[in-house]
Amino acid sequence: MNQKTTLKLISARLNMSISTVSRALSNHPDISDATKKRVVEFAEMMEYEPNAFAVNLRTNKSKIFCIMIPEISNFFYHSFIAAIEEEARIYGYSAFILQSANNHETELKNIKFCRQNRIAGLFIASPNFNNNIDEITKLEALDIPVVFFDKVPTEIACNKVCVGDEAAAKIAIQMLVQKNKKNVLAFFGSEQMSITQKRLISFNHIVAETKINSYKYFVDNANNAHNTCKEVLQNNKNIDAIFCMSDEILTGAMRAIQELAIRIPSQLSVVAISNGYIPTLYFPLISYVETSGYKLGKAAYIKMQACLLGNDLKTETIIETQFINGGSIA
Amino acid sequence: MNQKTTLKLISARLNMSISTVSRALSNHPDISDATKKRVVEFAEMMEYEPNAFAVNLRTNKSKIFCIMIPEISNFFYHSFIAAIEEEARIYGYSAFILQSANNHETELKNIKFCRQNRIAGLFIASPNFNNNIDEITKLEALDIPVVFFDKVPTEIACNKVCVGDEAAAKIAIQMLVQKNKKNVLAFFGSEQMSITQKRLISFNHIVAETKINSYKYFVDNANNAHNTCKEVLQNNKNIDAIFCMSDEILTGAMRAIQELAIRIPSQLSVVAISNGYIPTLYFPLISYVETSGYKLGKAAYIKMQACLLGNDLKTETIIETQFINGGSIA
DNA sequence: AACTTTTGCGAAAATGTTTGCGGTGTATAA
DNA sequence: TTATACACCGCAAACATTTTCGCAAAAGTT
Repeated sequence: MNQKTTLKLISARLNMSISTVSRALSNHPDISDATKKRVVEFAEMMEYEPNAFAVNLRTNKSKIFCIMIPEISNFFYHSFIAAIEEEARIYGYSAFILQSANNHETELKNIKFCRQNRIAGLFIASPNFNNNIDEITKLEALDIPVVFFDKVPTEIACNKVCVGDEAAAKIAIQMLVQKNKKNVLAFFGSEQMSITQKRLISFNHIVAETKINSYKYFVDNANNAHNTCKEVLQNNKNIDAIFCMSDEILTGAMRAIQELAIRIPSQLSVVAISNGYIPTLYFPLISYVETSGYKLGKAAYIKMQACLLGNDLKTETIIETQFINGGSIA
Repeated sequence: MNQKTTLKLISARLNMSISTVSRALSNHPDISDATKKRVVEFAEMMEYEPNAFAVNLRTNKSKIFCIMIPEISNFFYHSFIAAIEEEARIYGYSAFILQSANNHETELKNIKFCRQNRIAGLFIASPNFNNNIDEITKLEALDIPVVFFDKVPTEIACNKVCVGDEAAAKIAIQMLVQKNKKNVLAFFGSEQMSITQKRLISFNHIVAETKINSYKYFVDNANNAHNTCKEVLQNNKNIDAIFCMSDEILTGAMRAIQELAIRIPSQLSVVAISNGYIPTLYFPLISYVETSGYKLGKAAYIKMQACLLGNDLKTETIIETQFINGGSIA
């Protein structure tokens, strides 16, 4: 009984042609209501489910989006994924998550996968497509839209959806300025990342306008942040605030702060740019500028949908950020 | 030029039949080395890539595994996923991540998706299949193996791969016993979860053998853990150790500890059962019993592979755990 | 009554690949 | 010379579906 029911089987049982059954099920106007009813009822009884492979082969397209991110263990992307999945589900699509580990070779392999599986569209976070976007254009030649998000190529015209990095850094540092902080220890990520550059420029801009002293460091992981933070805080007792460009950096800095038993915010203020989970792990909650993966996802989906409908204008969308007060600034 | 190259196209260009091309590319013994070489070289030049849909339609199976988990924002599953993807990649498979939010309806929808897409196999973490396993058997009727992991049905005979919950809890509490802790505040997850029950039984067992006083609480999220922990620690000054059953609970408890400015480990020892990321966020690093999602993934894949090769014995595999000393116990 | 249009449906092509079977052609053995 | 074997390759069916085309009958129009 568990032989999969196909159109052929239904058509045989009902003494009609396959095409009639197909059309009846897809509510084609050529079919009379009477036969439609017969077919639909019988199909339901038989638990008919269209074979995805056959449909895809015929239409040369699947109902699956791909989301390619450096790695899954980053809270920022979780909410992005959630947003995409939410929207996708509404339209009968699903989302396939691909991890690239920020490795360009892996990215290319993943794109090959996308091509082979004729996915409906690709959401990708990667800064590695500044020189050569052949693979991307190859996808688009197959009518597969590509939307970059978060980490996007700077030099290339493509669909981009990103958080307002400049605004986020600006708001964060302004919060410290407001509270009359004088000596800010600032941690940024790898210097060559566009995201770092944007946040840095904005940071420098505000600092230049004020009397603040800033001690800037570029750290590429939590451990570096921890070590640097510990050393600087020990040697420089007049530091009264810390700025962390990302969640990962924040975790490193916070470990150093705990280690040195420094009280927040009485002895030291802390501000971060974050997606919102990590700041809740500490007491007091860390104040941060929110870069919402969720909103980013919604915006990215809207762009994707426009592409699917034939709108092939390359655009860049910036998501607004907002300050969340946790109690780590005084 | 961007017309996708197909077998048909190659066969036409090379003046041979489609079947010859197909077999040449799949290294079939019927084909001479000479023609194989011609075909392979030409195919490479034309960047031929087999159409996944057609292959799947023909073989009625795709090279994609599904991993269904409650939600992606859980570090334990990241390493599980990584392990599966690592193995899968070797054999030319990929992994599709499905989130169920622990909602059984969503789980069933996801399983339907698996069926429609004739996935190669399903890895699933869910305790919700104790009563009705129809959908699972439906999958297996389609030759789609199912391997439960982490959260598994207790009453049903199926393929299960889990961490040694009993052993983990036992080791964790023993570490506290060794250091002569007397009053342990213990946090467990929702009482009806099988994982909670197993860890609890083991915990109780050890406690019964010793002179330890235990204060047990069941909390279902980090906030509950935080509130309860804060209250208990304030009202009960003789508590000298905390046991946390999971990462989420640990984050809540740690926030309370920071809030109360309690020093670890001088004033309070902390032990957790964890996958290893969260404990590194604090100073000192939290000592924990490691439940390795990675090892779990490797074991699950092995089981899956056995199923694919026709071994349909239902088995249960338990993964060993180990204690990682962070410095939070003294 | 003679015509056009509409309605309802079937035949068949097409999507790209795999595979059982059958058919050459050549070499070896009886 | 006639079997037997083997190496190499093509034909065509099959997978499940969608879609184009067309055809007959019914309905509508002069």
